[in-house]
Amino acid sequence: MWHCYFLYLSGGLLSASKCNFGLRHLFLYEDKDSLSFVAGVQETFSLKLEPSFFASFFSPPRIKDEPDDDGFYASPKEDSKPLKRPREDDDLLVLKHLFSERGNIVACSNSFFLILQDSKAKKAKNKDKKVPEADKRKKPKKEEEQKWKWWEEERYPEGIKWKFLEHKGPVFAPPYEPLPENVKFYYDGKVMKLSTKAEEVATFFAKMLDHEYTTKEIFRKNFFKDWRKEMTSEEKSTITNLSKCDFTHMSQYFKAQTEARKQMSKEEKQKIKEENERLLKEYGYCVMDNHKERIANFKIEPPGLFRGRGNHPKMGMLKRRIMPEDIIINCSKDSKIPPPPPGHKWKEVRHDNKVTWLVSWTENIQGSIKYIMLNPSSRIKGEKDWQKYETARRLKKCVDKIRNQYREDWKSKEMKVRQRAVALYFIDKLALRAGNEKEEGETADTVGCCSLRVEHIKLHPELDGQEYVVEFDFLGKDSIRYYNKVPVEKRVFKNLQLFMENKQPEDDLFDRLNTSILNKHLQDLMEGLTAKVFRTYNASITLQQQLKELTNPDDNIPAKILSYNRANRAVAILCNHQRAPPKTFEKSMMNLQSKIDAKKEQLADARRELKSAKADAKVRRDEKSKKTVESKKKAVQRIEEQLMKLEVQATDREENKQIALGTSKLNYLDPRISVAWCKKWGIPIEKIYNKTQREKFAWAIDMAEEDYEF
DNA sequence: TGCCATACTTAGAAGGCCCGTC
DNA sequence: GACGGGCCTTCTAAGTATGGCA
Repeated sequence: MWHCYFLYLSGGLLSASKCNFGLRHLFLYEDKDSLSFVAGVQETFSLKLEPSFFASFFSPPRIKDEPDDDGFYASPKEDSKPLKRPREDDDLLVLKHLFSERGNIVACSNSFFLILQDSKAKKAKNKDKKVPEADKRKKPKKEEEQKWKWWEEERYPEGIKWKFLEHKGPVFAPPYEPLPENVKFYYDGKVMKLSTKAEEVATFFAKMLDHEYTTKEIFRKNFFKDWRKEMTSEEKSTITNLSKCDFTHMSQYFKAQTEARKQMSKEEKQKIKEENERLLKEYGYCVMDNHKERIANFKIEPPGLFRGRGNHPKMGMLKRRIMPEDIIINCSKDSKIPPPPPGHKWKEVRHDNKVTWLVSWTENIQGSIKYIMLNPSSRIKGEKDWQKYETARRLKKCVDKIRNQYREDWKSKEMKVRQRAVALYFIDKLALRAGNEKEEGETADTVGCCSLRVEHIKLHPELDGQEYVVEFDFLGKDSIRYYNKVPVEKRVFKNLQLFMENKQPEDDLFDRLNTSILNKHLQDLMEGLTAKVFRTYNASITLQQQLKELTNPDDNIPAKILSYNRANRAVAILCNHQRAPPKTFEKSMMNLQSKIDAKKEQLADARRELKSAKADAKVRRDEKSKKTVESKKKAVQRIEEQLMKLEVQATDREENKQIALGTSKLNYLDPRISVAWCKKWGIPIEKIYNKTQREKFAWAIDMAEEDYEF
């Protein structure tokens, strides 16, 4: 007997009738006797397929696209109805893609789809326009083939983040393992056995003993206060002074453990690696709308001491252990809800598809909410990223108008408008952050544009031969110092003088302005415009301009990459992305320099050898000596190239000493600019983006051609 | 309008891992 | 095979922005 099936994929998103294959086009039969299947297309074609091929299709929802298809399926739900998808047009592509994934039908799949295309010829033809030339020319590698091109699908309506979400919940920090008996803690020179709770917190301090933090007064004070809360009353009465606590033995024990880990055998290391991989496989992915997606941070933050940046008033406080009872789970109603660890329960399970997070909890230091969300390579993050750059591109179209407007506003009768206009000028010209208000005493004292204080700027009517110079000196995000002397227009200068009149150093420079007022104004100028869009826009446009200016068509690849890094660096400087110079910087520069010196000597030798070979060839005039000259020539060329590479490397590294390129590359530069540049100059994309970055920017790599303009 | 809660992006530090060199 | 160094990943802090409510 023959049974007819709908082709039923991933929670029913793609059923045969709905995707316009229709029963008219596609029938799938199960032959109960032989346990095999037959696919028929309008009775013009039939294909016998193994049951294994269909097995996953008949288990809704089925997850597509991950390279390691490990059978990680969401559990089928009897009552789950197919979700209507606003992306039907792409079903053919999706199906084609899916079918081509299956090695067992690849040989048949072409004819299979040819027939389908016949019945939808027009549609399929249009679809082809979307496929980049390169994709048509060469057969994509397996890895590429399996990637889901979410950017070719329609987006969900505003506000809806997903329709189906299933995950396994978070991974908790391992429980505390008490120290071995022989590891001692000393108080006032005497051995003291601590209770488990007090000992655990003590180990947090011991592990940081070599860090500068533990020398800081606030850190020590906060730590000691919170530590005492974990002590027994007896311990509390004994341990009254942190300076009398000796953690060195504990610290040595942890260092020895680190050392032992390094010395582990290959097999032991492999075992740990495998365990991590297992954890990742089990908890590191979720199913979001038919696709298996990587989770960014599936591990709950372990307890420890809070490491605030800069002069954070709460540094050293105890970050408590997060328990299942603190956790809110967010997933689909019809998904398999992750079970809490035995003997525990979740704080709450909710089903909110207007947010992107899977798990949340409230931390105890600032009382803020922490989230578990998806990896940057996921659809949900990628779409948002793409959208961000599109907003910045829209700003490009109206930025001149906005600039004219704020220049006009410098003359406004209203103080509020003038302040807004000057602040916006700084945000635009200097790529300053918006500068939200912060609760005093709760965080480090840092500012952005709107929260600048009088003490953060100095006005110089003339400085180093330039007129109307503003000297900025303040701590920005992460307590990174912003120091800059900027010549500004006379009107800006005069306005600043006005804003500073009769104010104390600690008073707000823009006392009639905050980020909310500013952003409301920006929203009126362009839909979706906020202060941070200027940073994205200016970063991306700077990269594009710099690349045009710095790329020399005659340069070889390393020199072109140096140009790229220089363009990237210009952006990082604009955005003030600094880093502490690496501890090994001087040493590594010296090493590189000695390599260069050695290479120079090698080159001199090679040139000498070439000269004598030429002389020899002149005398001998035979084939053998001619050949020797040729090989010596090649050797010189090779060494010259190697030397050049080393010199470029040294320049690049020196210029990068205190500048962090990663942040702008990852967050501010429209990746399509970089992709287009690579395509234009024949630079392999791997030279610009590493694997993770390529995954994050897969959408850009796929869609940008060499003529892309930001 | 201000305040607070919430959700999400942006950020540098730290440490692990991998690769080149000896 | 050991070692060193740099790149990559992970971690989580610190921002921005928005919406709801009084």
